[in-house]
Amino acid sequence: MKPEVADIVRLPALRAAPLLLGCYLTRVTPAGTIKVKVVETEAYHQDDPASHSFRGQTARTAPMFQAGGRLYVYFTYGMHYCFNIVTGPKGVGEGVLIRAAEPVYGVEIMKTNRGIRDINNLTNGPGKLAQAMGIKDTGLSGKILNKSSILLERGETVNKDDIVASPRVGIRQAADQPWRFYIKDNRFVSKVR
DNA sequence: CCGGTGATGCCCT
DNA sequence: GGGCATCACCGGT
Repeated sequence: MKPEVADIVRLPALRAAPLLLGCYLTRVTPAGTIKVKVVETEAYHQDDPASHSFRGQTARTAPMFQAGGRLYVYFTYGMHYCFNIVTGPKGVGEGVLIRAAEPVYGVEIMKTNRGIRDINNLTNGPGKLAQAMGIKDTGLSGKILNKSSILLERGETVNKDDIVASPRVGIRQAADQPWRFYIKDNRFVSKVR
């Protein structure tokens, strides 16, 4: 059995990232409740040149420097939102990008949010997942999990043999570090190019 | 199936 | 002004 969520988010991102696999994320929206199981994560830390927190705290990245248990939401490529679960102690800029998840409840709402019908393409990437969960601005950035419209639960314990570590996706700096984690053979893991 | 590419706006230099 | 923790579409195979 893995640790409770409250203990996972206190850990450094690199340790928290594999433990967040199998956790449930729930979002309550006006249209209904959405629930997903995390299947792919990436760790980011202030000592890592690929991390938004690498060049110190700014207005945008301030949530990453808070104590674990908050959200960090950012906007990228002019059209996509992605979100992290902030981990570690206050004063250290780190967090875990949630890259993909498996739909559990609210599939119809997610399909509407994404504007598509194909369940295999709903939540298998960080921008797609944010869109499916109805995140269309950075308003949730800095909010405390379980005290906002997003809840994090411990969920399932994933067998160690079913966790794969690999290089992170879509970065230039430190691209060789195996700080991406995913559940082996899960069909909702993102496609790597 | 596969690789190439355009979209589009904010952040930080 | 450069670059980006991405995605969808297009054409060739």
